[in-house]
Amino acid sequence: MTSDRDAKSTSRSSYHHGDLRQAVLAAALDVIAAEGPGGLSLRDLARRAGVSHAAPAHHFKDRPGLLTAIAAEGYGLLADTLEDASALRERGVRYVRFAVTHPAHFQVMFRPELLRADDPDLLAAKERASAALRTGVADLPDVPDARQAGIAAWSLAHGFATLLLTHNVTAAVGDRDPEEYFRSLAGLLFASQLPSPEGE
Amino acid sequence: MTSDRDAKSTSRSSYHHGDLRQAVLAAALDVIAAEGPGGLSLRDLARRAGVSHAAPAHHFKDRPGLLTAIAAEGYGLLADTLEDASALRERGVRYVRFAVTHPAHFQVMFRPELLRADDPDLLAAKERASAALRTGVADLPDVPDARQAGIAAWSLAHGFATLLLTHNVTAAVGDRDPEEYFRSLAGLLFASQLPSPEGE
DNA sequence: CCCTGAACTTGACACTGACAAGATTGCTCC
DNA sequence: GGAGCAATCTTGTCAGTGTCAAGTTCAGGG
Repeated sequence: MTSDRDAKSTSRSSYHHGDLRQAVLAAALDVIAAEGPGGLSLRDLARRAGVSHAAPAHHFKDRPGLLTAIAAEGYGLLADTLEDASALRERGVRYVRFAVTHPAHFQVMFRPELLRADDPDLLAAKERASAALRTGVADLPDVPDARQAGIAAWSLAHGFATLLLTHNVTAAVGDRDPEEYFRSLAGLLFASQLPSPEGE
Repeated sequence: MTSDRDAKSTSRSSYHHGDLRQAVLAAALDVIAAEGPGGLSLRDLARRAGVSHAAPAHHFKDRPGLLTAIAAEGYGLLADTLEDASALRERGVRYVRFAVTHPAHFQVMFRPELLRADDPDLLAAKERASAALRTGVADLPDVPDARQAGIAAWSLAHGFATLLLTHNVTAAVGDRDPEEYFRSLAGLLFASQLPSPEGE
């Protein structure tokens, strides 16, 4: 990242930054992961990128604009993560993995009051993730209401992920892998319906 | 509230407000429920209470102080709600009810980066709620790891509550009572262990 | 070569949280 | 009943923030 920047990249001598949008996004994710969205300062992000205080606004318009871009990116990444997982339980595990590996995205995605709800990119990405989340819920045996079963699975995964990120279950999980821990949790849901505890 | 205020209450003619702490807390809960903790402005709260801009600081020190007080109150209320519920599933229902009836408290309680984690009142209230949450998990039949079962139940309730407050399951729940909806969700957890779907 | 639009800068305004120092008040104790 | 004292609230100020408006630099195509 420090090699080929002579032409038009992150060198601060050039008037144009070259890749400011990405730089601001990356810095924003760092800050959010460390201090939450409340700790975000557009001026601070500009400073980190070595750029004037109003430069980020040209790419994201304003604060909601930046956070909406992050949320949309997050839903896209989540959809990517979920799409090639066959079994329902495995998708739950990947949901938890996404929250752990992309905590900043995850937080912002579920703070609607910070986002521009009608943003087309956001809506599209959210719909893609939502579709990936829904697939394969109907083929569970002995589950009367498929939609309700999907909500149950989502609640379990989302709740565990949230409690994990808010340091509310760190003691219980200990030094075990959170994904593995969730895998056993998921065994308690639909316990009677699943063929066997290992049935993946 | 507008009757007996001549002596020393909310009348703006008196130098002392009389009950500023409660007034600020109430106003803060309104704002947080509507716009989240990020929309909070101490100066705005002071304005609503008809008081100078620095008055709230005397009661809560600073922003984290106010939010920590709210979180502590929330954990207390949650403990009250949970303590007189016998069955595990009923405690889950009450957890959801608490989130719906006290959305501002609920949000703040699970945003550790906004709180003063070492506040004694907060720690005490949290411990009380935590104890109320744990009781009776061990007496589930056929559940090998009680702690893990507790985490699963908490995850399910917390996830559903969170998704509810972030408007992510409003379409699925429809005009049904969220508590009733959760009651059926809870039937899917420990489905094989529970004696019967209605076994309360 | 110019010119047009994108990327960025500069400057300003209203607002915020926090702090310090002073004013007012109710309570207690003599 | 009056003096002092601590709690409560005010006033003034400071650095920092988001957002807008207007100007500057720059790259690429006619």
